[in-house]
Amino acid sequence: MGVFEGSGRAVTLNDVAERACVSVATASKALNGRKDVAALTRARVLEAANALGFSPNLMARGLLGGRTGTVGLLTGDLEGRFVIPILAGAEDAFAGQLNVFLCDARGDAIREQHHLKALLSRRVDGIIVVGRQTDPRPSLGQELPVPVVYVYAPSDDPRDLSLTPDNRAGGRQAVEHLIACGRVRIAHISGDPSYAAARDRLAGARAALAEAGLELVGDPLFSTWSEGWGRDAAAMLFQRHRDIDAVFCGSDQIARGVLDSARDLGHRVPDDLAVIGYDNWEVLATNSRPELTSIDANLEQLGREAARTIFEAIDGDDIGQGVRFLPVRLVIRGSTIARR
Amino acid sequence: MGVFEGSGRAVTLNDVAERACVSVATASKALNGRKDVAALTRARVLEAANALGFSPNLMARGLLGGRTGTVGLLTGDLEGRFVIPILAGAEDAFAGQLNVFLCDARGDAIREQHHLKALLSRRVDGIIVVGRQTDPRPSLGQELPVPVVYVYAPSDDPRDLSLTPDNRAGGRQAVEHLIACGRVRIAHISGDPSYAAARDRLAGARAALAEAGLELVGDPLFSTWSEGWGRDAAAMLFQRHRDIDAVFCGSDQIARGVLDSARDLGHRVPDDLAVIGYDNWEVLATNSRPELTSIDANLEQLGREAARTIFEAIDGDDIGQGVRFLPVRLVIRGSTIARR
DNA sequence: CTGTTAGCGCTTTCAT
DNA sequence: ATGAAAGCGCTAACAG
Repeated sequence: MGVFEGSGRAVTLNDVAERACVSVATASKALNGRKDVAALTRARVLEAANALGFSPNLMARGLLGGRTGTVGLLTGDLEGRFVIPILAGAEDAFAGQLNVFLCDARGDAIREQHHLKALLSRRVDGIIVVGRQTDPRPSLGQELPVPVVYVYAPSDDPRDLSLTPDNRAGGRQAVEHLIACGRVRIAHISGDPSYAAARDRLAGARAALAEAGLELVGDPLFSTWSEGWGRDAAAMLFQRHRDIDAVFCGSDQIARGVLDSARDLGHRVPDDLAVIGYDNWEVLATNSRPELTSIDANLEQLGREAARTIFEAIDGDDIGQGVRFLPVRLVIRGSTIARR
Repeated sequence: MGVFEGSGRAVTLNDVAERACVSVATASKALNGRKDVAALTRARVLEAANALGFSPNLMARGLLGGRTGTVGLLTGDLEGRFVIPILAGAEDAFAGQLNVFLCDARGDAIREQHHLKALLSRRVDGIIVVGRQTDPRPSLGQELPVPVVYVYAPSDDPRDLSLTPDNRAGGRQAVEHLIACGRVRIAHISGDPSYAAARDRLAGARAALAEAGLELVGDPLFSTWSEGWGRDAAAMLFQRHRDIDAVFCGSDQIARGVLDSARDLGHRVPDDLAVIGYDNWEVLATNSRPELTSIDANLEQLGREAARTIFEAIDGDDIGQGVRFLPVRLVIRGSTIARR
């Protein structure tokens, strides 16, 4: 009755065949829905398999066909909040077709090599590499026997295929939205300038400003991606430039800090000051006063796309190379447009 | 030169053996560091394997030994911030010994069965089930051919082994800390009371209060685990009970809301009011003003422990049954004790 | 010390 | 429509 046969030896196709009084070959055909097997025989086999709780040994199957139905997901840091949605999106897109081997290299190259070796030994059909920053990362090389897709952090080798969010477009969209809201004195507070993300978002913002015949108010302020920095930077900004009417922040954390300082110093948001964040980290963005307008990088979508691409690559399709920048999305909340 | 042989057929032990002019058996022994093989032969084999970029097909090996060197990690929601540290801890503890199959059932029982079947088909050596709440969850059943450990969310079947953080102890530690800080008028604001976590933390808090001859000020306030609720609840509380000197919050988000309201309404923290959160969610706890004292559930540790347990179970050791409550940890910051 | 042989569980010709 | 046999890549037993 039990779905599984105690804790003894696993049930094999042989067991099923015996019970159904057929050969393993026939049993195999019956279970795999092949044409040339009598309806009655098939029923008997199915019944037997069911009764025994048979589940085919995919290792054996993999040994034959070459395909293992398995992909490796190699990440730098599992803790990171960018990696997780990507991973979830990918896992979701595989939807039982493919199973995911998860490997966290903890940002260590040695460990990464180790994991890579393990994945290849397990004969994964493909590999997805997820980095935590949008800065280019070292390629795994061209000599791998399976297709590889880089996500979030692009590979530094243009022969690889990389999928990464379009930070430049994000910066542009943020500023275009502020301008559309009638803002003209816009400042920028961002995080660590050694991050490509910080530089790209700024570049996009500047492009949008230039097109509107505007310029950033003051120099962009860079430091850490933290709330505390957002508070401090905003305080400085309010002192130096009394007339700013909007701040584009490089992260939602920074934006939260800016909102805090604005409240402390008597600037009304969004009336006196519009604030826009980046990342659309819901916990931060939907719990602030007012709620935070932000740019969403569509990370789940990115993960799904990576999965789709790996599927194609496994099927032998040419997936191309170079860096593909995926669209981001503006999420409007109360920090830029007053609720009615 | 390349570590891997183009993109053609994968390199097999046979290839290595041929190149080294030995039999596959000898090659196998040489590569696996067995005793009875001449030093010179071994060197030749190793050299050949290296040159060819050989990596053993673990599917084939698994077919033999029964062990696949693989565990399944079945989770309810990957997005959840409790699951991730656990997962990271487990992944870390396996340290290349075991590889992890990640499956996200999205809280859907059907999908969970599907994934379970897939894991079994892949002949995982064990399964770790991670839930997102500390409420008991349905058991996978006793009929599984591999050991199972439940983490965070315990199984509802006492014959299973479950590892979960000790929320009662957490509630107790929080209140004991407040009392040690000289607080005697302590209120409680928590989240959704349908969560066991909310009830257990409260129970622990009440136990600690009772031992000190104290009682909670007013009824505990329950609603959502959000910052907004923390703000609202705190405002109510300050109005109803002007003399409270501490609030124990059921989550860091709630605590952030309480800090916000306290600031708005002129209560100085920690001087007039001590605030303690729960979860030690660093992004929230270390960026508030003042920084937030909190209870840390040691989730990474929990994941590591789960991995250790699965290791033992795979080795055939009896790992026992029932629910093991793992210790939590008080992290003291400025919201309960003023910085000097 | 090395090679030969068998077999893990499954799919796939190829006969029957 | 069914079954016998070969073989995927590897390891373990046993001979030599």
